[in-house]
Amino acid sequence: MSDVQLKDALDALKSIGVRITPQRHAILEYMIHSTTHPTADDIYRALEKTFPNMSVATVYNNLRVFRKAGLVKELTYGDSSSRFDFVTHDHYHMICNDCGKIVDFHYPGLDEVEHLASHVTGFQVDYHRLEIYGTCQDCMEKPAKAQ
Amino acid sequence: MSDVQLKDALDALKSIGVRITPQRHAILEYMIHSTTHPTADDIYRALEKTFPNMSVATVYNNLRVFRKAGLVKELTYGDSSSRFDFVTHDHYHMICNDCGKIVDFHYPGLDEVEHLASHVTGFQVDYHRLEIYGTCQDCMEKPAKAQ
DNA sequence: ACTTATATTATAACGATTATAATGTAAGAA
DNA sequence: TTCTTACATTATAATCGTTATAATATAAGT
Repeated sequence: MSDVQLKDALDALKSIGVRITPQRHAILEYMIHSTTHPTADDIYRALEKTFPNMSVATVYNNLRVFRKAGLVKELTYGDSSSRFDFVTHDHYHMICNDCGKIVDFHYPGLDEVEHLASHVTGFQVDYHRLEIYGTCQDCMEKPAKAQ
Repeated sequence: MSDVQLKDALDALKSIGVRITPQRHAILEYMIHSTTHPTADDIYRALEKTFPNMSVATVYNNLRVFRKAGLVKELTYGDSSSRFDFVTHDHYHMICNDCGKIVDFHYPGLDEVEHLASHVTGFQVDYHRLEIYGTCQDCMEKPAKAQ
């Protein structure tokens, strides 16, 4: 099934005239198999064994290409680097304020909110993003938290 | 009414042992009266007439202080700087993908989603964040969009 | 295999944010 | 009120994520 995802992604890129390079193939493959919403640097480090000469710019460039193609979403949070999420079916994110862990969860789309927002603001709606913040079980069991 | 907000904010800071400096007073006042979700630099530039010697680090430091005190929220988006929002009653944000404009809108809290997420993930929920992305009316009327 | 537009690499540059060290000051105590 | 000192501010340097640049390499159509 992730083979299908990969094939579909590659086809989607080809159809818009984006060349398939070994690096692009590997980055997509890594993202599809990843469950951790990796940063650009995560991807870079995971692939440097296979591509010792790959530049970090290649990772950023291609994440941007994939984002423009609608294949990945970029998630930004307060502190550090962006995280990237291969787009599958819609889901939301539960984020631990302590350790930064991100867990997916599913919920019916919030169409009603979108409609109201559109009506009130006059915007044409594209999509929405919902994140729930809290503390994960691992962090709740930890003794104290240093600031 | 914003006088009350300012007074409450100052009291909240005092109660946790944070000193009230003219800079802090001015930053809070600016944020309360602002409707534009300013960046740190927006604030810095707005106040440099009144405080010609103020450092941009002071703005960042104090936004962090206010954030820790729960007085402001930091909003991060893909591209550029964080924006800061004085916390009043709960509201959500409608964001224009074209010009970056942010408009507030109100909607009943999504308690049901929070409960489900907590149940599914085992997280203890603190709060959530919902953003709707689209195109504002001004940008819809613009001729074309350069990439 | 040839061609060429596009991709990659290596590196420099950039911009937002944070750290540092010196100086200044808010606010409680005398 | 003045004194004291811990905390704030300033000025500047450093850091870190990301992007731009220019040279080299290569995907993919001919």
